Amino acid sequence: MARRLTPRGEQRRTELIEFATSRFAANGYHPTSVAELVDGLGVGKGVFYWYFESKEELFIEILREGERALRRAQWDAMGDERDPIARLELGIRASMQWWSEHRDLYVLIEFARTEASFASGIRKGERVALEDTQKLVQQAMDDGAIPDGNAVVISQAVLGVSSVLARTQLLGGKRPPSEVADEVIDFCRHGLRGTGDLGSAKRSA
Amino acid sequence: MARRLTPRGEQRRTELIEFATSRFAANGYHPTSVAELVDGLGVGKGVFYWYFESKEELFIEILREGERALRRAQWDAMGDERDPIARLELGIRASMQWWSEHRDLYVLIEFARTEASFASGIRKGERVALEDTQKLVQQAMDDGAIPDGNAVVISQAVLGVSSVLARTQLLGGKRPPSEVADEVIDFCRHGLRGTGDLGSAKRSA
DNA sequence: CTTAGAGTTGACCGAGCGGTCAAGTACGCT
DNA sequence: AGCGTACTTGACCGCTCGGTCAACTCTAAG
Repeated sequence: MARRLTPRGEQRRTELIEFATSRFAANGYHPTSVAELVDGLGVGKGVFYWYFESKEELFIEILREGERALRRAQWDAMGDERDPIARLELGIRASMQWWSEHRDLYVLIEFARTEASFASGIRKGERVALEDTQKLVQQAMDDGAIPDGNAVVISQAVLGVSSVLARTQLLGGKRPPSEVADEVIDFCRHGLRGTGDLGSAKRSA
Repeated sequence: MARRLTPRGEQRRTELIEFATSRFAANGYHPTSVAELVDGLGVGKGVFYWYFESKEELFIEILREGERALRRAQWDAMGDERDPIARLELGIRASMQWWSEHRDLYVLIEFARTEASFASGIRKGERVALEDTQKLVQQAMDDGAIPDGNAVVISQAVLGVSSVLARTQLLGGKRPPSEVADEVIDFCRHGLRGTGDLGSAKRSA
């Protein structure tokens, strides 16, 4: 880090990050060697170590930039909306949109959680996401918009539904982000009782 | 595989599997070397390759045995219950109990999903779990117990809530399995609308 | 044109990896 | 006791890995 880069250098760094992201996601972090990365870009090995102290530092950098970008996308989407439940929905929609555009990051974060050297950083990011969500849920409870309950657990459940449907429907099933977001929101709102306003059969609530 | 083992051999094999499971979960699959495993058990390297063809085969074996055991625990718990929603709940409760007793497997499966060589096997197991869940959800819809909807998506959401709360509350927060199961079921039943009956002990009929 | 320093090269290194194997030992069976 | 085989040993192998570095090129500013 902390190195001054010319525009040319900045571009090279971005190249490395983007290529590494796709290789790590496709092959796994450990099975992807530094040699594979520099060969894939047609550059010498020294280039890699000009921009990154180590393979590990590069990976952490990828995670950090990804999390920052997602959080920013969520924040932008929520704008100045004031209703907590509406903010939650906007955040979920923004997340789905973002994941659909950055599929590689999903699997990278999942991997990072499984290795001690990366897990702590990931947990920090997840704690932040949980706190953001929790505040909205708590506020909705205080407003009386939803019944009182354990805001932490409920927030985790909401994040979990988002995460799982992002993986299975968005990344796996290649469904459009807005549709998946609808489904996440519907399930979070009503659970198994559903609403039926999702396209197919209709049931009144 | 396909090797005849004496009781002594069977025990050694179990030792290897259990020790490897804990090391893989704590350190990661790649960073844990075969040398570390055999040294940890105080045996020669040849022992490892007497019981397993490769480090990769051992890992796949761990995953396979784990998934089989979980599925069996779920099936046993569901017994001859006939109501689909009740079956679902029993399955969720059994899963929580099982995960609390086999924490290591959770992180191993998460890792396996991120590496091409293991992902296909994992997906097969998840497809089975999804089909099991989906049948129950579909039956509940046919019975009119819950409104019609996309049974696949709903099943994935249910599995997702289970998975996330298992990770955060059970493995992370070390809460008792039955409480976490209550919370999973409550969220799945009602979503954000909740019930508030989680304070006092309540059992479903 | 000169110069400084950003950017690049690729041969090289020590370490550690997964995996092998000839030689031994423990043990159940007859 | 003698035998077969299930099991164990640990030195060894080939290889690839992450990382280094002295030397080189490119480029922008003076």
